[in-house]
Amino acid sequence: MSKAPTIVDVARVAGLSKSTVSNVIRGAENVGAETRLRVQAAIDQLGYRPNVLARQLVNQRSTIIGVVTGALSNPFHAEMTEQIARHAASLGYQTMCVSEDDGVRGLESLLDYRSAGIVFLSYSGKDESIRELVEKRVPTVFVTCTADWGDVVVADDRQGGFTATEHLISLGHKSVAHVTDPTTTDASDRAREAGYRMAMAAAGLEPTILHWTSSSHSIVKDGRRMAPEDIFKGPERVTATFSSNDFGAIKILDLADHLGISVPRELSVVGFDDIMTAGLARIDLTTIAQPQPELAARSIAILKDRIKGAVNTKRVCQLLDVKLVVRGSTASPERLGRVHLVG
Amino acid sequence: MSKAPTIVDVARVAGLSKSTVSNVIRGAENVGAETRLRVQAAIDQLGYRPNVLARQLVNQRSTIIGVVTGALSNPFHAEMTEQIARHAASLGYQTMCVSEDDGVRGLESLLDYRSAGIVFLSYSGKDESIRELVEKRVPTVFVTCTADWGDVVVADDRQGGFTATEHLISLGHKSVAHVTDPTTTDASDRAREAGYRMAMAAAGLEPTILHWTSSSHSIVKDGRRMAPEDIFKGPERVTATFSSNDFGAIKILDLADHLGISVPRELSVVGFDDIMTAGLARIDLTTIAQPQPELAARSIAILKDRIKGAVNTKRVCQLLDVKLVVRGSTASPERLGRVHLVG
DNA sequence: TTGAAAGCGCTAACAT
DNA sequence: ATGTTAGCGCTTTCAA
Repeated sequence: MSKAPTIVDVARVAGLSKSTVSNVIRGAENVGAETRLRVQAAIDQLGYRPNVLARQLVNQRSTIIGVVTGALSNPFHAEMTEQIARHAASLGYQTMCVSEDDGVRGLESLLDYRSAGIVFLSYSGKDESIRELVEKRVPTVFVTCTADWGDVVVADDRQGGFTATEHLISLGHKSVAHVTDPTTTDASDRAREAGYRMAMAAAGLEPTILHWTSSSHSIVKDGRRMAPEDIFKGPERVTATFSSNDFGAIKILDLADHLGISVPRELSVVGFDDIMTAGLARIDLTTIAQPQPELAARSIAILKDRIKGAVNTKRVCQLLDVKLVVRGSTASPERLGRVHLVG
Repeated sequence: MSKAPTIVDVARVAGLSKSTVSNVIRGAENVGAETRLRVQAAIDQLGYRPNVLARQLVNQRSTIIGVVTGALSNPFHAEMTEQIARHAASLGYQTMCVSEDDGVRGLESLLDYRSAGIVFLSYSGKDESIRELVEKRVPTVFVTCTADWGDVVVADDRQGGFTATEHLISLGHKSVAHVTDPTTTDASDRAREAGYRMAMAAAGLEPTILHWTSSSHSIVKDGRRMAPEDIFKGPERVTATFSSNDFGAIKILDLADHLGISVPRELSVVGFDDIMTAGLARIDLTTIAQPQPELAARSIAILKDRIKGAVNTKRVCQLLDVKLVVRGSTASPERLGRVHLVG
């Protein structure tokens, strides 16, 4: 077998010029019906496939959609990435995933490959240099995060945070903490926290923020590093937590299990995302469900429009509804007096 | 700001020819020290970055490593993909993930982009046309699956299947079933099943195969579609399952929870992979741990060697050790007489 | 409607 | 050690 046939080979076989073949391939208007047939026949006969690399060079564009995402070990990222890839593929785009942890290097790859568009998934936006690198050079959409440049598709995070917290408060909890990971916090996380704060304020309660640390043996509570048991046991204890994502909520669940804290009897836990694991009977996590398929579909649709040339259109910012899914990880707080009765 | 600087711009600024600049960029030997400096200065001054697209065209190769994988909603795939991407990135490769479900179309994208190499992750190998498409055209490595063309990096699946089953048998189980999903079965799954069969045969026990169906309300047992409760309850009941992966094992756990079957009292469950979720206290799944980082590292290393030209070297087939991780989902079978005592 | 020709930015023989 | 030159396979004016 010899080399792959090129457009010139097709032209020769069809007895036409390569420009005409090119016109047919790209579906240009100005080609005769009979000519089109002849070209198609030649293409079929040779098994010709356009050379993507050559096409890219002349267009200075690939059909790759870059996806910048946090760790795929967080199931929400994995599930979203999968959906995004599927939608992209259905529109003829390929996806290239880089980890947010790669920082500028990953972005540069995406840029070097002249990506058609970039999706930032749950992007923390920590790195400001990203902006000047990307802005105005390639269509960008932020999913489950926000930025004041580029289009945005998010769930109603603030509302979700509010609803989650309100759910706990309505159950009778007074000591409700918000749990988040400062190393991966994105704009959506901040909006969820804002919703949490609103609900707490509305109920006249003091907000409490819990931060994960690199060690599993300590958590930062309102700025002070503490042992988990001191946070969830004892008189001043937190009786309910709202985590900014299911991944974290499940970590809280696991922590409680290890500390012998009963959920929801002694501790109520609410997450955000509604990942698959949250629905398992033995996880049974109350959470705020995000419309994953919708988030993915819209972000790719927006990107496609931008790529197709709607450059000067105004920034799009879509807000999707969330839904409280009540499961077994939340309940009214145990009365202090009952502790001894039960124990 | 005008267009991005090209190699010609660099050459002009440095007062040299573009070939020399090219030589410097690619780190060729034949360049004078002082020349190298002049070129580097010009590059820095202009902020020049080589045009990847042009480079690809002339080389007819990209530095993309394609990854063909099953659904990322299976955490094992997500975790492995992440590791593979990280290792690839550290060697200067980008990764492009396509879903195995895309079939030939995904592969064709990878081929169109002239991927430097392809990783098949847990590939079912269902599609025979894949082979003629890929073979001899691009270095290929199979991870957690096997094929008689291309290099292979796998855990010792047969041994793992054997060990898992033996663990259950040594606990006293007689009715041990193997659970697998026929729609996603890869060579590793088959090897695990083989290990299971060996252990059963060695103990003089009859093998039982359970297949997931598209409906959660029925499971195929040895070819016969049955209701899950009929399989796990009643006199002929299965008392232990070995699932070919944790994803499936967790589904069994969930099924048991919904049916009110107590694990491990009434049913023992063993998985394979040791995904993160398996280690959670409330999942606490006994499983066979695969060396994920090792699998990823080796597969990329092999690919790199192939890409660097070790073409005519013999096929590599690396077998990595697995480890039984005993957790709380397995125990000795409940004696039939005790059912009523406890119930 | 079709064809001729000029690149896109780079690599790699080959020549100097 | 450095420069000259011919492509890589395609798109896209511009002519015919």
